[in-house]
Order: sequence, then structure tokens, then C-alpha cells
Amino acid sequence: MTDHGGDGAAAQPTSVEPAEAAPRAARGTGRRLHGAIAHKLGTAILSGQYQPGDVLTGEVAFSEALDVSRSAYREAIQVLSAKGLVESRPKAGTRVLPRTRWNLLDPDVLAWAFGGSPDLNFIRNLFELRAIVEPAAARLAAERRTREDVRLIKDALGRMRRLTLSNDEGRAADRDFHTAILRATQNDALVTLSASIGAAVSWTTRFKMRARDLPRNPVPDHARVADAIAASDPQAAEDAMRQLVELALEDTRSSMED
Amino acid sequence: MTDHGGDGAAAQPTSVEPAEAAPRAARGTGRRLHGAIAHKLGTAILSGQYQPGDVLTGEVAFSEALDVSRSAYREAIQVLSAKGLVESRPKAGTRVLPRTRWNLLDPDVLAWAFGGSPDLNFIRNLFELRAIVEPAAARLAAERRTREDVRLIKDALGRMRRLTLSNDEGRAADRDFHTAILRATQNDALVTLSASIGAAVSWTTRFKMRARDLPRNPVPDHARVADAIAASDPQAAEDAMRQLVELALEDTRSSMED
DNA sequence: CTGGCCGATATGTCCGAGTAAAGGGAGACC
DNA sequence: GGTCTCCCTTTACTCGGACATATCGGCCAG
Repeated sequence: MTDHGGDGAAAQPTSVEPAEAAPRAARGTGRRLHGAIAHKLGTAILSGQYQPGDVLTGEVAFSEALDVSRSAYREAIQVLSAKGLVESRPKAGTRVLPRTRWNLLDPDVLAWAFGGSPDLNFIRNLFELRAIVEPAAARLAAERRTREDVRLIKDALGRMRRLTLSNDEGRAADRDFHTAILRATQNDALVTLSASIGAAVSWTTRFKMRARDLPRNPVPDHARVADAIAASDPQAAEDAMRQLVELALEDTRSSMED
Repeated sequence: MTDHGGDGAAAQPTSVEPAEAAPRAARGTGRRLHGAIAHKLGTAILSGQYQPGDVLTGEVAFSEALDVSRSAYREAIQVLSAKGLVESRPKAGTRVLPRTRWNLLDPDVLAWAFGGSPDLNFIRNLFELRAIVEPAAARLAAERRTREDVRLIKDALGRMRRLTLSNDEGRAADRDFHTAILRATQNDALVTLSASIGAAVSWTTRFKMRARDLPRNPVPDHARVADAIAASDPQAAEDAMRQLVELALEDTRSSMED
């Protein structure tokens, strides 16, 4: 701990690497050092390694254990604190807050939650949110979509047609499809839910793949939604989206039961 | 800028005061110094004082302008960055991100948005979210509520009965009512929306008060929802909540039109 | 036994130096 | 003339260490 910058000290077992073997594409939070620390601690909290009420007391001790400066550690704690995961007070230390205080819909928190082996129950909860929001969003989208919105939706649908849900690009197209619909509602509060909905879409898809080797072709369901929105038919859009979600639930049910 | 700690330098015009005349009760983010800075900058961004794309370049310059150390300023920026408001990169500086990247449902961001004179359109968006989520949540609550949930709901309803929506305590009871229902869904993702829904409830109420001197008595609507949930009747709960939201919309419509 | 004082402790704040990355311009090449 | 590459400057990033402040828990007086 005498040298300054980054290169030395690769021997520390608990050291935090800025890059952290991130595939450059999934650059979530971990590009800078404090981001990497926040990612590490956030994942540890979301995975239950630290439980609500536990104290992370000792800025000095922790920063030394992670082999980073106190500043970097503190900045990471500020990030976690901003997301409602922890709270620090003088003398009392830094404690993990109860789950109800966590901003579970924050994109980073969501990513951390799915970093390890995700909680089945939480995936169910997200799916439930999806089932509530998406049909209503499809209705609003049908009422308000611009020509540009339709283009984005059709574009995502086209990519879904070409690719499949078996690879990452295809799943990204699926997410883009649902995100484009939320955008078309012209409601910023709903757009903010894209990250959460997207996570739900991705993970339910993953479970779907686990359940069936040759899953149902998702394109027709999606096409119906897209057509209804393009035709500015709110009721049809809502119904089509509800059916889409229900089919997804059906395909997923077997592998999501306890 | 020669002295160390807190007491000196009360003459700086742009200085940030840790307490910032906060009524001790509404201790949102501004207890510590970096929290106060984040609050100040966050409010400035949400109010449009800084627009997406604008750069807050110059850690040194900014921290000196606010009369705080660079550490405190940086920690504040980490908070804003964690909420998706800004992004910092070497050489490029710290820029305000496009609105679509903001975590608008984050409790702090929401508070900052309502800190100044809130955007009418955004309130409408939140109300729309409320109209989508709450009826569905009431249905789930009726299916899953525990005895404790019912107690909390009835308790909040009782407080609404005694107090009125004209004072803060009464509005808090209203928020508690809706929060208790979300909790009763046993869905953490929905519970996280409490802050957003609560903000929507508070602000629509405020508009309601502006429109009518003697507003409709809200207790009967709420009581119907509570009874349906207590009776474990999902359909009735959903219908009652939908009616409640529609009545609120009706009462608010006149003062929310352009 | 109750109440307020007081010290130990962990977070909060400040400072200044050194590191690394990225944008933008100068220069070379096509 | 247009485009590409390389380098330099600017800016954020990281570090270490010092001092300030708030809070908890025990101690002492009433």
C-alpha cells in the first residue's frame, strides 16, 4: 500500500479491478473504480451476502480490505446510499436498509439483483408488474404514437423476425420492441420503467427457453400488437398485448413453479 | 477559503448550507453537505436550469463556487450520476443526460422535481401511472393481504376520517392508505412504486383543493376499497379503486387543463 | 433509580499531489 | 482538398493524511 496508482498489487485476494473482466458491452456500473466497488458491494447486498440491518462499519478497514482509497470507497457508498440500499451515520456506521427502502426498479439495482442467481420470487414480481403495465401502455401507445414510434416498433419486430430469441441480439430486439412501445406512450414515467420491464422480458424469456427446446414463435403475437398500434386501435392493442403477456406466462409457468 | 471546517465564511452568496432551512421533518437528502449539494444541483437540473447536454465542467471551479471541497462536490456528483441525471468522463466533463435516462421514479428525483414549481405534464404522467397500477394493485391486495395489512389500511382510513385533506397530516394519511395497499400486494416491485404513487396522490390532491373550496369527501371511496380488500373480493377491490381514481381525475380535470 | 454530562469512535469534510484517459488540433498521407 | 493518425493538453480519477463533528454508551451527580 505504498505505491500510488493502479498497476501494482495484483496479489491481494479481495482486490477490486476496475475492468473486472467486463465484456466491454455490458458496461453497467463498473468502468471507474468507485463504480466497480459499488457493483461489488451492491451485488453482495442483493444476493443476500449482507442482510438488512448488517453494518459495514469501518471505512478504513473496508477500503484497506478492498485495496482502494477511502475516497473511492466513500463514493461507492454514496452511490449505494442514493439507491436506498444503505444508510450511514456518524458513530453508528453504515447499515444495510430494509428491503422496502431499496429502489428495486433502479436499472443498476436490477442488474445487481440479476448478477448472481436471481431470486425466483422477484422475477415473478417483475413479471406481475409487466402484466399490469404493458397492456395499458399498449393502449396509450395506440392513441399517441407518432410515425417515428411506429417505425421503431416495426424495426425491432423486423430484427426479431430475422434473429431468434436464442441469441443475445434477438433478446435485445425483444427488449427494444417493448421499450419502443413504452416510449410511444409519450409518458416519461412509463419510459422510466423500460429498464424494469426489459429485465422482466429478458428473464422470462430465459426461463421460457429452459422449459422448451423449440419454443413458440413469438413473432405473430408481437406483430399483432405492432399492427394494432400502427392502426391506432387502442382496444386491439391492449387485448393483443394482454394475450402476449399471458402466453409468455403460460410458457413460463412450468419452470417458474416451486 | 483558508479556514478549515464549518463556521466561517457566511458571506459567500452561492454557499451551500448543510441545514438549508430544512424544517427538520422533510429531511430528504439534505442533511449532510454532499446531500445538500446533490439536492441543490438536482433541483437545478429538474427545474430546467441546466438542460440535457449542458456541461458542468470544472470540478475545481464548481466546488469553489459552492464553497465546498472537491470531495464533497464529487460525492454529490456520484449521487446524481447514480440516479441517471448526469454522466462524467475525463476531458469531456460532467454533462446532463437526456431526460430518458433519468430515474424519474427515484424518490429523491421525484422530490427534486416537485421542489420548484412542478411540471404540469409530469404530474399528468404520474397520475396516469397511478391509474394503471392502483386498480391492479387493489385486486392483488384483496387476494393476498394479511390481517396486518388490513389493520394498516383501516388505520390509515381512520386517520383520514378524523383529519381532513386540508392539512399535512391528513394528506400523509392518504398516502399511507395507498402505500399500505401496495404493501399488501406482497410484491416488492410494486412497493417500490409507493414513492411515485404517493407523490401523484399528494399532488393531485393539492390540485383538487385548488379547484374546489369544499371538495368531495374522499372517505367513502376509500372505505369501499378497504372493505373490498378486507373481504378478499378482488373484483370489487379493483372496481372500487378504479372508481376512486376516476373520481380524483374528474375533480382534478378542470385545474389540470392547459 | 433517574438524569444529564463526557469521552471514545466512526463518519464527515477538507486539502494537495500525482495518474490516467479522452477530446481536439496539428501534421502527414492519400 | 479531404481524411486519417498521432500527440498534447485538459479534465476527471485516485490517493493519502489531517482535522471536524455527531452520536452512542457509560459515568457521575442528584
